[in-house]
Amino acid sequence: MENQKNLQIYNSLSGKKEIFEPLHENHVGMYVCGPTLYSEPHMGNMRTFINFDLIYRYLLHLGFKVKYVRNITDAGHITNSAGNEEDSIGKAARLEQMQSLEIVYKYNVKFQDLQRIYNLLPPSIEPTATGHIQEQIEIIEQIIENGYAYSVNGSVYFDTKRYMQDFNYGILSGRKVDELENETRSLNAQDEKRFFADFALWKKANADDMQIWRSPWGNGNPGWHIECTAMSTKYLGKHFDIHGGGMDLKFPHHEDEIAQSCGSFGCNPAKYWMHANMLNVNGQKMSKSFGNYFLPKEIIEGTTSLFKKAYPANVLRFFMMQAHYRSTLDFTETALDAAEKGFSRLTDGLNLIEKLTVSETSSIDVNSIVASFYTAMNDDFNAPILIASLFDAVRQINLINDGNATISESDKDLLESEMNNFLFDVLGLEIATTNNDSKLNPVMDLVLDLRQQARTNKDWTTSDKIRDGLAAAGIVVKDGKEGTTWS
RNA sequence: GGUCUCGUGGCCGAGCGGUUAGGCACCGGUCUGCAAAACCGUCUACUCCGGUUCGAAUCCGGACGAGACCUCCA
Repeated sequence: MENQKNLQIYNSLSGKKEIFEPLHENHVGMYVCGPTLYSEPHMGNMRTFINFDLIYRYLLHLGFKVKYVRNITDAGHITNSAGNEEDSIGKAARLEQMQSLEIVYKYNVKFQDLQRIYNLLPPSIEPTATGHIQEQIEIIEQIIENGYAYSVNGSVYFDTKRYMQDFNYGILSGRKVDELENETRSLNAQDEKRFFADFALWKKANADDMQIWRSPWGNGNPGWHIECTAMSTKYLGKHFDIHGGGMDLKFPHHEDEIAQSCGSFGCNPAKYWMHANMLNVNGQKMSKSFGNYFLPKEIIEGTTSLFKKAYPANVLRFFMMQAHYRSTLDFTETALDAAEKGFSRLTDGLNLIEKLTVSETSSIDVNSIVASFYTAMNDDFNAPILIASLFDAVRQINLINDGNATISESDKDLLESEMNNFLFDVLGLEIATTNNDSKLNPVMDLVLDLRQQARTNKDWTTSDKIRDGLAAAGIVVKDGKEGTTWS
């Protein structure tokens, strides 16, 4: 397929857009860092998963066979290295008076639910950290054997200094270890680490840890970053195509993954590193600690105090697709309202295609419109440009509908199928479900029929009374050329 | 403090050396009993100061402002 060869991806590793050349022709291996399930994912978390869903969908659309692995972190990571050694899941478990795996199960059910609501395609596999303890231990052993890690007191640390003699620590994030030093040193005064930049691969268990595993170094927990190395290696191999995640994982998480892979297998695990940018609220990153977050379900149900009304998942997804995945995106009420109207214009246009009258020839260039869809997405998954092109197509459709342009039958079929492909399969949007309340429908038919009679009789008082009364009940009546509709 | 990113019209948001981004709002028009809706059209911006260039929102330097990472984080 021609378009497969024109795809360009921005590689965080090189800082440039590169032609995408998969390691194995026609196959793509993609790993994305998933959520830590100690609480319900917020909208910012969802944006990253939605963006990688877009990427997954477009790769599939291009005809690649994609193996998409997104992990679930169900082993708590130590919250910090400055003395407080409580893990995030254990902490949630204590607060909610549950077992750790109960917490994970509870939030995973919610997470799976959100994926359906936001129309995310399920990954090929969603492996869990706790299901791969053995694999993690084996990789740690290999790193030790290669001389890039050491064990102290039941814990194992990555030997950054030793590693830097053979590899470039900071290759992804551009960080220089020397520059990190001053700030961090004081925090780790009593640390077991030999060097401040060393990070834990295995952590000795605390007496009150809820999750403890056996290892060659004694009972303990896996370190911060090793799970992703273990699971990506297991399902995709030592070297695969794409590794993705949120921008905030670039350092240290992804940098350390690279170090672990190089330290055990001698190579960077992924050819292309992709980072999705953050979701902002009023110019600031959405995060639990800032308190400026809301849950993906709250905004659909209209129960967050940040917004006056509820928005359908489709609209939210469309809104996010209007910004490029590598840009930050500001969530504001006016922007969401704008997206809602824009999306409905787009779907109205699409619904119009099948009703168009066809002509012998086309006055519009359908091939170049369709080509622009591919050009947009091939340029590092530029969904905003794709959407602009779709709007352009809608304008043409409306012109044809108004008799100011023509389209041939074959062009109509092409445009219809490609617009469907891009809007639904690639962008993952679905046409908003229309009202089909079986009890309300006949009532509305009756009421609108009565109103139409009044209008025919020029009884404006009655017809407006019906319209206003319905409006008060939340039903909007629209008089169009083809008759009256309601919603 | 260190590293890095960004500053686009009323709002959101593309563009990354020369060509209309797009959506929403506003305004004008078509349609309509009126209204709404729908459709068409209009609106021409790049924080500031220097520099490079025939030409800069786009490259370079500086100022100011905002944000991210350096600690769990999508």
